[in-house]
Amino acid sequence: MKFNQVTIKDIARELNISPSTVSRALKDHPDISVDTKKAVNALAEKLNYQPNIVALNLRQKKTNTIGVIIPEVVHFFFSTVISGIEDVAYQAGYNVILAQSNESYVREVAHVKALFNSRVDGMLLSLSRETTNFDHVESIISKGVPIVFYDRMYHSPTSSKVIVDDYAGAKEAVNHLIEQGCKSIAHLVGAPNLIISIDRLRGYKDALKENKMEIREDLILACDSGTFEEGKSVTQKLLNSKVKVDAIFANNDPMAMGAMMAIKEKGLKIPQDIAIVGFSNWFFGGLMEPSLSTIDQPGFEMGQEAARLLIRQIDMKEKDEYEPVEEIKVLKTRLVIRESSLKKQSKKK
Amino acid sequence: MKFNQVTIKDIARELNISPSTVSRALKDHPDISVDTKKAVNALAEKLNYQPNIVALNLRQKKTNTIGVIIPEVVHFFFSTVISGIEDVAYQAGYNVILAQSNESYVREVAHVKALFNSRVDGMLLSLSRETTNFDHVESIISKGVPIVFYDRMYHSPTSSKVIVDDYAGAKEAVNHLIEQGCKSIAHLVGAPNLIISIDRLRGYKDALKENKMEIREDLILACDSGTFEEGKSVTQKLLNSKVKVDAIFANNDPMAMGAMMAIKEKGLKIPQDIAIVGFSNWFFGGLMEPSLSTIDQPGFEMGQEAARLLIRQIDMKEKDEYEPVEEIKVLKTRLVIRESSLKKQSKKK
DNA sequence: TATTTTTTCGGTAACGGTTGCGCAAACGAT
DNA sequence: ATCGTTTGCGCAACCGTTACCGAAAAAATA
Repeated sequence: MKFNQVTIKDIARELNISPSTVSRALKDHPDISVDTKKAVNALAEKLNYQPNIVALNLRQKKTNTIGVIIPEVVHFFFSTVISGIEDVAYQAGYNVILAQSNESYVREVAHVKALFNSRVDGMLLSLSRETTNFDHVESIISKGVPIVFYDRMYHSPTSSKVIVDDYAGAKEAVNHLIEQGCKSIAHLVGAPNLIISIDRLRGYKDALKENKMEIREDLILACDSGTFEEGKSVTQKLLNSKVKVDAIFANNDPMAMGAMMAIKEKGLKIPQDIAIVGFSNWFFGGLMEPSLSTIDQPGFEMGQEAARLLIRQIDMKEKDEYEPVEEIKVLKTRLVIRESSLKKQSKKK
Repeated sequence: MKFNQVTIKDIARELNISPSTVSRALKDHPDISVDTKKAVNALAEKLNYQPNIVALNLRQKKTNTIGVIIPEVVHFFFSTVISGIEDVAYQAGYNVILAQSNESYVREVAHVKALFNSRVDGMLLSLSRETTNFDHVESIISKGVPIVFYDRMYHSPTSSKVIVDDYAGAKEAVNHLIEQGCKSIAHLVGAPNLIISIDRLRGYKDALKENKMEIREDLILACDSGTFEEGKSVTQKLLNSKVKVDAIFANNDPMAMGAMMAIKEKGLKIPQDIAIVGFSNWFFGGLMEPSLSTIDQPGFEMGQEAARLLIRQIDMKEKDEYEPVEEIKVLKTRLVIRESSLKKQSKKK
């Protein structure tokens, strides 16, 4: 079975005019007479002509497509970011090609190359946990492809980023725990390669420092994968050790939930025995028991901002005004106080 | 700043040979001498030549891209499906263009058209809640674009679908509640346009029938949006009415969670007073208190299957063997029994 | 009526790559 | 030496669309 799309040439042949005339008629060029325009539009309508965008892409050297590389789609925060990206892209007439790195460096590199070859107009990139080498990124930056990092960036002087103020957010979380009277606050650190993990750790430490509290290495617990399971197992180990803890600040919500699980299974009370604050504000944190205090990250806004920034750069590139420079947009976090950290006040339902 | 990509012509000029020779050398055509191949490959490497896929797309009338229309990305089940799609597509060398309908009919239609114009090789489609007219789908089917529906389909005789056995799943859920001794089982129905809602409702009714229980309209509660909030508010109304209930089977997990919230706020016990079963097996169901019994839908597999089916059809189309026919793949669900429905046995932690 | 201007359209090339066909040189066989 | 066969490469067309340059026909001006 053959399905041939109708092209401008088909219309031209049918009407005994040239393809260029048809092209101009369709875009209402002043050079074309009203009669021809009418005839062309009528026939186009009748044959249900749809312009071949691929041909256009080749001609204008522009695909109206942005490539998005995301560590993991099945992740509340990231899917929210995608939603924000899609929202802005759709309104601006851009397609979104989605590529998932699955936290793998190899896949990330492969995707970056593939997207480049597909000639996307720009890329939105959030690094995988494994990524410590950035040649693949530098390579496409040097080729003039606009790039905007979101959430997980690296310190490149020639690319823009949209991030959340992880440092301030972490500080706020820890300050809140201190206000609640916690004395031994543990921190479940995230994947060590990620700047977000480092910044959150820094916020944790500085909050302690500013409150003249000791920074204890035995309370800083490495969690390389940052998953629910790891949060649980690391907390279990902590609880079974001799170290005394009365609060945990987790690098992200799944880990915080894992910690809660471990604490409850140990027969301890949250927040009375151990208070908890997470990071990211996953939807389900509010439904847990006790509900999880957390730092809200505006994922949707992050996606929107990143897409806007990128599209602006693409527009500039079209006008030949583009230079790869650094532009950083820092989004504010918000402390969401729920039950898991409320030691002082007893909240009524 | 100008960034011109190196093309085959650049290489040809530099080497004083013709573009066609370069093209053939790059793809290791037997007609080309070893020396030329070496020279071409060396120079291509040196200049970091990357083939322009857009040009290829035009020439071969194939984009190696599949369009995915998804009702909502920020949804555990759907993001899992995406992940499965991406997985298969990536391995088969396809790009994935993501378009979100946001449960809006208008957006869905717009996206279908846009994807068609972008000349995707095929589409994966899950209908929006609002969709009751299918002209947009029929239109592209008639143009020979392979389509596979996933999860939310409509009964078209000329397109394939991958679905979950909603009917059997619902029946299993209700049977389980009956076994647990529940006598008055309410059902929170999902969006009425969706076949999945209808099938689950049918499963609910048939389970009751087969157990010789009465089907009571006052226990069948309409929930058009199917959200957490709606599950909660509808349950609140139910609890405040004179209707006696000892179990709720919800059309999906968020609604079940909303129902749990309402029940707990009312001071009732789950599952002792009211048992609950959801549908979808959202990750967080297992973390709730009590943990939520549910029907597991294999989202990742669904995405994989749908992508495989589609890619197979695309391959057939390339060989001109393609005819739009119906092929249905039904995936098995699995009852996940957790605390929220365990009335009989008292489970220890 | 002759000349200029405007209107309306066609031809060609180009975007970057692939491919069928043809052709010359080199090689081998007779 | 002659003929046939490889070997290696170039030409040109093509995918669908549009920009640029002219040119014929119609209208306006002299």
